[in-house]
Amino acid sequence: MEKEIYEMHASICQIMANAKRLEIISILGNRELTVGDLAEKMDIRMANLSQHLSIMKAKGILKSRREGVSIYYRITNPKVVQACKLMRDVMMEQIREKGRLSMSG
Amino acid sequence: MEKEIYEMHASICQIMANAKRLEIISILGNRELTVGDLAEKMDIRMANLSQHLSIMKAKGILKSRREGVSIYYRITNPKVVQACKLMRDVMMEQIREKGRLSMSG
DNA sequence: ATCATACTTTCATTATTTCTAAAATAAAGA
DNA sequence: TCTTTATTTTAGAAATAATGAAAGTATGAT
Repeated sequence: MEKEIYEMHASICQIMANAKRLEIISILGNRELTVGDLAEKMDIRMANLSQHLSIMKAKGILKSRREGVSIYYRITNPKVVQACKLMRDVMMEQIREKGRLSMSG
Repeated sequence: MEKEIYEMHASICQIMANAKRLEIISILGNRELTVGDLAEKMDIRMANLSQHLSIMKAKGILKSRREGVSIYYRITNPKVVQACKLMRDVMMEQIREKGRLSMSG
């Protein structure tokens, strides 16, 4: 029961455990972009990008819609962006803290 | 540059991509517990728990202090707990949404 | 010094993730 | 229908992560 919840929780958090996926989240923000737009901004092979997008969509983090020949992706729930920002803050605070330690000896 | 930041960001978010580590974060909350306390609450082998704790400590998510024969762990930055909660909300909203869809057809 | 307790480390194994290249699909236009 | 453009899927190799068992370390008590 409890354990299953943690497994599901981990499964969705896994989205955040990859640099490219974090970049996708950061680039998308609250706008819609096509796969091609993303590929161009990211310097990544389209097949690989498409795989990440499909994982994120499968986990409900992204939604997509087709418009003619291209497919637009957007973030489903803004809380995901918030969570990423929080973890980014944690990282930044660590960097600042480390800098302070190595300076003062 | 940019890419390196995303790599570091992913590296710290990776903490959240595992059910046992999420459970550790959730059990710890804002209190201190010994490894034994955690092991007991979690039903996990101590070696395995210790491995997770050491990863989390290495990434700056946890701090530890020894008191006699036992070692107390606590969460370094409460923002980590917030981030986990946000992602948990996302998951819960998904579950509710899915339930709604399968009910109404 | 020896022992028990609490925890960590190492090593081997298995499982999971990530990536590339190539083939496949889908829509739109000539 | 044939082609082009945009994107996805598949298959397999390489890299990473998770786990258990056993051995190791640190502290406190006898």
